[in-house]
Amino acid sequence: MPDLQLPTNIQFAQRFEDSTITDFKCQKCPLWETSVAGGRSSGKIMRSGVYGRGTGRNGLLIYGEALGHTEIIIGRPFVGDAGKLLSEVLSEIGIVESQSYITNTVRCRPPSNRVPVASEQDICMENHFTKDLPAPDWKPKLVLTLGAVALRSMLHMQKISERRGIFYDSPMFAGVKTLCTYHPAAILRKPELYPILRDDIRRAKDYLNDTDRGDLPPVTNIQIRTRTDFLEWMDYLLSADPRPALSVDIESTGLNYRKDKIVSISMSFYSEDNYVSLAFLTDARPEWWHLNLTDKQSLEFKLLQTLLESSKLTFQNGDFDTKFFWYNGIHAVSNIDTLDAHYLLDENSPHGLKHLVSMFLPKAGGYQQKILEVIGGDWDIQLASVKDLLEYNASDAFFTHLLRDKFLDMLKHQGLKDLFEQHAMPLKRALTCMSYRGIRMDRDRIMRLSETYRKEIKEKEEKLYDLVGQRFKYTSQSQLIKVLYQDLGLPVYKETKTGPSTDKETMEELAKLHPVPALIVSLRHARKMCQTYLDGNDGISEDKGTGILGHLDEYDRVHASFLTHGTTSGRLASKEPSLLNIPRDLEFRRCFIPQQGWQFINADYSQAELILLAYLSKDPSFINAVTSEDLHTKVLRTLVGIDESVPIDKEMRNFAKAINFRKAYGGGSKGLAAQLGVEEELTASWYKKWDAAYPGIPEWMESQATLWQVKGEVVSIYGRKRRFPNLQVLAIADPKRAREQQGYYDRLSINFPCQAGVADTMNRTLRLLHYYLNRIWPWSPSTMYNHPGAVLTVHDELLFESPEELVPDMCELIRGIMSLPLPMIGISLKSEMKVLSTWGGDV
DNA sequence: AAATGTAGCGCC
DNA sequence: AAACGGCGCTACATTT
Repeated sequence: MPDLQLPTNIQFAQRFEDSTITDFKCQKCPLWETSVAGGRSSGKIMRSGVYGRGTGRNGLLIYGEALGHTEIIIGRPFVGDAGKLLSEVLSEIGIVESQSYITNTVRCRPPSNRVPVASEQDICMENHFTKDLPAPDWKPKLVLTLGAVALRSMLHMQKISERRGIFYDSPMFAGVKTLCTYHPAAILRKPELYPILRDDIRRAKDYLNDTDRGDLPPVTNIQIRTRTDFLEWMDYLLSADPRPALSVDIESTGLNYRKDKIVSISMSFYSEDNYVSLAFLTDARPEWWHLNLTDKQSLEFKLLQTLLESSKLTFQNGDFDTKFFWYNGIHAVSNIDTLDAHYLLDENSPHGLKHLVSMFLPKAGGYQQKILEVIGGDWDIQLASVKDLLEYNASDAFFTHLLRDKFLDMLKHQGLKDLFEQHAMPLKRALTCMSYRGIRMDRDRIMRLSETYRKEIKEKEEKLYDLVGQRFKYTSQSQLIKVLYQDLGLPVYKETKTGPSTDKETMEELAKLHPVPALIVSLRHARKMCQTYLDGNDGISEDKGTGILGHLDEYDRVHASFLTHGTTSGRLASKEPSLLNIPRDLEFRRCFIPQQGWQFINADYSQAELILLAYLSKDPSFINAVTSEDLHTKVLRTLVGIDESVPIDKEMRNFAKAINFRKAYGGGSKGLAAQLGVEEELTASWYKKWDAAYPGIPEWMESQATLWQVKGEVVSIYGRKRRFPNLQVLAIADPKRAREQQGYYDRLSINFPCQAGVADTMNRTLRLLHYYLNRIWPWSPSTMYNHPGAVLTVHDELLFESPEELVPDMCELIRGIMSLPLPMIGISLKSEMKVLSTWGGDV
């Protein structure tokens, strides 16, 4: 229920009650006239000039945008759907709404609910700001602005998504902070933003309660100008006992550690009751000393190397920084990574430093913003002044240090410390090594394959143009649509947001009517292979250099980054290039080869997610099925009642396979019917049979759905959490949307334990193998190619390269680790292993 | 010219 | 209207 308590201050309560068209005298902007539906002359009793509500006792002053339809009828701000959402989020966080003062930037209603223009905003604030408060001498503790309009009006800023969550100085009240966040109406349109709104409101509450004002401890910033200074600081740090943990950050000319150079390095630490941030150059600039990273024999290089290689280091996304260090001859190892820490704490939000600082160190966010304003958003590191560069570098290292302390504490409180230290960080280090090692590719084969595809493209294009009777750009969505649906007059089966669909499924349907769609499908495939996976040259596109070929280093190795934070499920992501979506076509996978004279060992888990589903649900029949010779066949036999002696053909088996996977992903009978091209009645009956055969599974699924709704999270067998939003809030404003969302989260709560369990099992395998190999042959950037190691992982598949003579031992080690029992469940997953001379098999 | 959004498609 | 979970990359189209 909206709060109906009136302001306690009599004088203001009086005005609030009487705030009708008759006593609102302001005519300073055009809105006084248009604010009433049908215009003021219509005689309708509608309110404009509506001031705020609430006592302001808790010190919170909230600015929205302008009056909406409901507001002008009732004559109170924030009483429509957005108001309900605001009430919900305030009560969820524990801010008493009636004690806050809630008003709008513009106190009238713009016609047809348009956004009030800047002049209207400014006129309204100028004329009503001092009057529209709970009492004339009242001063807030915190101003909260909701949405882009209030942000512009109060702080003269744009881009709410970049400014939200940061505490700025209030221009209106001396010594008061302003926090901005999304407008509740925006959340109604994009419910996935709700957690951010909630976090920001919580931040406001913490601020009001003095529990966390995000104050920064004092820090001594040292910009090292001379060699002597540098040597003194190195001496200080190297002889400190105990050696302080260092948070390290680098600035570089670009993102590629093999091509770009480190420009400056900063180290932040806590020593003798003080925070210190050191920063120095590694690139020549006038009047400043710099450490020359190419002179490996110099004293200063050796000191830095010794320090970094023997200290506990913290990075923010150290995958980036450590690879730079390694390439420059310093084997720095990340002990703590604030990015990975945050990923465990909140898998749903971004994990970049800027975002983390704005979320957890709001005061620093303002400071960081100031630096950005000084140096410009897109500064050229070569042109930046040394002072700005080092200040920026040092502040990032300092913030990383503060985040580190904060996150370690939070991980401990959430029972995630072990998962972080024993699992996530060792995995991160193993992945950085794997990426640095890279995987070798067969350049000639790439070129040959690409040539084959280009020939195919040429031929088929000619055919296409002949059929259509004109040359046209079939890669252009708009031209293709014109040709297919206008010129050829084919029927439209499916629509996208922007017009008729031309996707593969639709084209295959259209192929029954005309030869062109099939040609398009095969042309698209050939081009995709060339553009994305081969040399980027499809013979047509102007832009070359796309494709994996463009990622090869001088030894024909590709160094994809494996991200530990790319998913919400604990699965890895891979980029530049992604190695997780390489075509299964063996011709293509043969492009991936081990180093000269070595072998690949390929190990994969079979049907891991379904096995996990079986044991999580504890359904005896399904456990029986997943432990049988062939799961899909077994399921089919059970469903249809075919005896063990009768053989089952592949097509029938695929039916069972489709339904099994849909179960794990939360798919329904309708989708299955569409996929298989059969009636839904049929697939629905299969679903029924399936549920009846394995009753433990629907039961478990129900319980998962209940679990996330009650607890707000589900937890995997490794203790990884998946947090869910509170849909109760959304349901109040938009019940339909909430129901849709609920179905989605129900499916997630089912899929997450399976997907995350398998992902962390694979992650564990990777980390343990790295650990054991490292004990036999300590890993180092300079000697890595002398020893076997992982080169690739694809969710449930793992690829190693190994010298021939070590292959048997490696296989035994891999098999041993892969068959370790799973936590909580105690069973092991089935795995298979192959020795190969290329990823696509022997050639 | 750069940034953003969309469609489409590759993988598990 | 129907609804299958998790990703990244490409080209094209549109916006700034």
